[in-house]
Amino acid sequence: MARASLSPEAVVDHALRIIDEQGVAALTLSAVAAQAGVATPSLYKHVRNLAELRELLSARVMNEMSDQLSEAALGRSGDQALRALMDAWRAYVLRHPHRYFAMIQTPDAGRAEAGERLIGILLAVLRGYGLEDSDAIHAARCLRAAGHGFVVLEAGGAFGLPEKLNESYDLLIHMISSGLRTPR
Amino acid sequence: MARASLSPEAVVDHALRIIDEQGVAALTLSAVAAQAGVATPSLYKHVRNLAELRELLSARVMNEMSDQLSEAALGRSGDQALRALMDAWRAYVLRHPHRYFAMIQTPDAGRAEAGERLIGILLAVLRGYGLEDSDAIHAARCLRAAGHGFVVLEAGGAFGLPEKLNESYDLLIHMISSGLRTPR
DNA sequence: ACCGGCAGGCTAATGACATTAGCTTCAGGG
DNA sequence: CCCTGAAGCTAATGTCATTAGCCTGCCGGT
Repeated sequence: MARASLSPEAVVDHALRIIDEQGVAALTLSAVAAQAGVATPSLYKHVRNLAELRELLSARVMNEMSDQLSEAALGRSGDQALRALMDAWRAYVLRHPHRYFAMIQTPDAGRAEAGERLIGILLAVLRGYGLEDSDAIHAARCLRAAGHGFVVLEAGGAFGLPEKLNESYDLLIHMISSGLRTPR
Repeated sequence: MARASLSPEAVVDHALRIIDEQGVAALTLSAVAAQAGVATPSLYKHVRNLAELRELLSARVMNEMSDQLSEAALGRSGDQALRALMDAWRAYVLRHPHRYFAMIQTPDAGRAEAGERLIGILLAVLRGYGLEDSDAIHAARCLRAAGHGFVVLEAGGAFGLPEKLNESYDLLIHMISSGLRTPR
C-alpha cells in the first residue's frame, strides 16, 4: 500500500457527510474530493465512478438502518415488536432524511444483499404473528410498503395539513396489526 | 404571438415522451430540444429552466393520475371504492412507471395544487367508511402511504421474490380496510 | 543502504449539460 | 407599410464526470 489517507470506505464517509449537510443533490465527485482534500480524479482510484459511489452509499445506509431496526425489535414480539420496528424506522428517517433518500435513489444496486437483511428482520417480527413462508412474504411486503411510503412522504414534506403525524402513524400501524389478525 | 410551434405545454409533452421512452435520467434540455426539433436555448422562452420543467411535468402527471383514480372510484363506495382506487393507482404506475418516478422526484414543487385533488379523492373514498374531518385526514395519509410505498417498491423492482404481487397487494388493501373498521 | 514496482495522487484534456447574452426574423396591429 | 415583440438561433461560460498519462514516495527484497 501507500499513503492510506483514502479508501473506498473513507470516500463513502465523506460522501455521507456531504449528503447529511447539503442533501442528495449536492453529491458530486468534486464535492467529495474537496471534502477529502484531494483532486477529483484521485477518487477514481477508490471508486469506479459516481454510480458506484452511490451504490456503496446505498448499501452503507441500508445496513446502518437495518442495524437499528433489528436492535429495536430484538427481545420483543407481536404488536410490541411491530411497534418498536415501525418507530425505529420512522425515527431513523427523521434523523437522517438525506441518507434515506440517498439510499432509495438507486433503483436496485448492490444493495440487494443489504436488502435481504431488512427482509429478514421483517420476517422475524412477523413470526410473532404466526406467519411463515408465503404468508410471511406477503405480509413483509406490506410492512415494507406501508413503512416506506409513510416515511418517504413525511420526510418529503408531503403531509402538509396540521393533523398530528404521530396519530396518522399510529393508525397505519393499527391497520397492519389488525389486518394481520383478521382473516381475509 | 409568433410561430406557435412550441409552448410550455408542448415542451412538457416532449419531455413526457422522452421520459416514457428512456426514463427520468434521460430528461435533459438537450434531449427535449432535439425532440422538439429546436436548439436547446430556445426552450428557455417557454420554461424558466430545467427545474421548472420538472415541476410542470410533475403537476401534469399528478393530474393525469388523479383523473384516472377519481374515474375509477366514481360511483362506488366502501370496500368497492377502496379496491377500485387502489387498483387504478397500481395500474397507472405499472403502465407509466417512468412518469410516476418523474412525478415524485421533485420534493414538493408546484404540485401542491394537484396534490389537493388526490387528497380530495382519497377523502371521498373514506367517506364511505363514515370518516370525516381529522379521522379522515389520518386515514387518507395512511392510504396514500400504503399505496405509494407499494407501487414505488414494485415499480422499482424491490420485490424480488416469486410470490405473486397481486396477493401481496390484496393483503395490503385488506389491512387498510380492516384497520378502518376495527376500533383502536 | 540500494532498487524497482506500484498504489495513489496530480495535471491536462474531453465531452455532456445548463444557462446567459445578444442577434435575427417574422407575424400582426397601427 | 412600418414597428414591435415573441420565439428562434449562435456563441460563450461554467460545472461536472471521466480518461489518459505523469510523478513520487513507500515497501519488500537484495
